[in-house]
Amino acid sequence: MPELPEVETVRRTLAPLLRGKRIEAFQLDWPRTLARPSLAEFERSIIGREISGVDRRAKLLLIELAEGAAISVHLRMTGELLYSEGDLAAAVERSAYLRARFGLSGGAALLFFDVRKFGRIAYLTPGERAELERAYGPEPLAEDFTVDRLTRMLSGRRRQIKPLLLDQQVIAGLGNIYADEALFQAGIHPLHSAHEIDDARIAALHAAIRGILQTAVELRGTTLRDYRTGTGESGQNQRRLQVYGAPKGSPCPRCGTPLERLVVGQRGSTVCPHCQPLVMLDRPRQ
DNA sequence: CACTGAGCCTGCTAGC
DNA sequence: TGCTAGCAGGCTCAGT
Repeated sequence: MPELPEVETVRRTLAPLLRGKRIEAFQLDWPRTLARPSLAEFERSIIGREISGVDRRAKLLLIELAEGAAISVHLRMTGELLYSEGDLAAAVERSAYLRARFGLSGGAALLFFDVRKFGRIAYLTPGERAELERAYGPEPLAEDFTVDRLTRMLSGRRRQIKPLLLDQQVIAGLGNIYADEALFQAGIHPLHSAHEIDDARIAALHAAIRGILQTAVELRGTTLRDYRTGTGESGQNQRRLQVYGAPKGSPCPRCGTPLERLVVGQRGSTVCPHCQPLVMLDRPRQ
């Protein structure tokens, strides 16, 4: 599913192709794909306008129009945003799942495919865009995401670490894949209470989050099934995954202990019980 | 504040 | 072989 590295890759592939194009038409094949405003108002807001760039905040793609307005696209689970100049093979292949289409100047098009129909498109006024961007937590690859900042974010919070990492208002862009990978690499159990994690493991978590995301961006994302870049190619980070998606009982890549599967915050999690010990300091032993 | 569960969706697969 | 129940999960909203 698209997380920060996948959305960033889509942004990088689309930005040079979309910049300077004018939106000439919009077609909506699944009404709920357009979150807001109404179809008529959406069309009124975007048609005839020129795309000035493509930005990203957390897992949100922002197709920028003049003066700070933007079209936001959230891919959620299976969304794909593909640029096409006519005969893109990947687009033809997935045409049954086309949910929306932007007709662009010069005969090009921007196609939104989404098998599961969870993805959402919206128009944001400059004010709405600014407000939305403020609501997200820090970008983990930005310079201001330091060990100190992560330490402050975790201190005094009694929540379990994994749901905390998945909370986009706490830290932006992590999803189930990279959260599991980062916790494994840092040797932290997903149920661990955030404020009980020691300084050494916080530093390890910080390094793991940044290192794993950086590598995944360089490899253009993780393609397990649906994810594609803005030009229809697969990512290459899937071969780097250590634990995500590993079947229960398969050996830990580091120590060989059988991996466990558990549900944390209603999401499947893969854990090595040896490398990721669960220490409950404030609870009596059963 | 923190947590839980429902709902949105369809393709895939394990199990019969 | 063919069917079906259950699973995958990002995000929002309602309720405790």
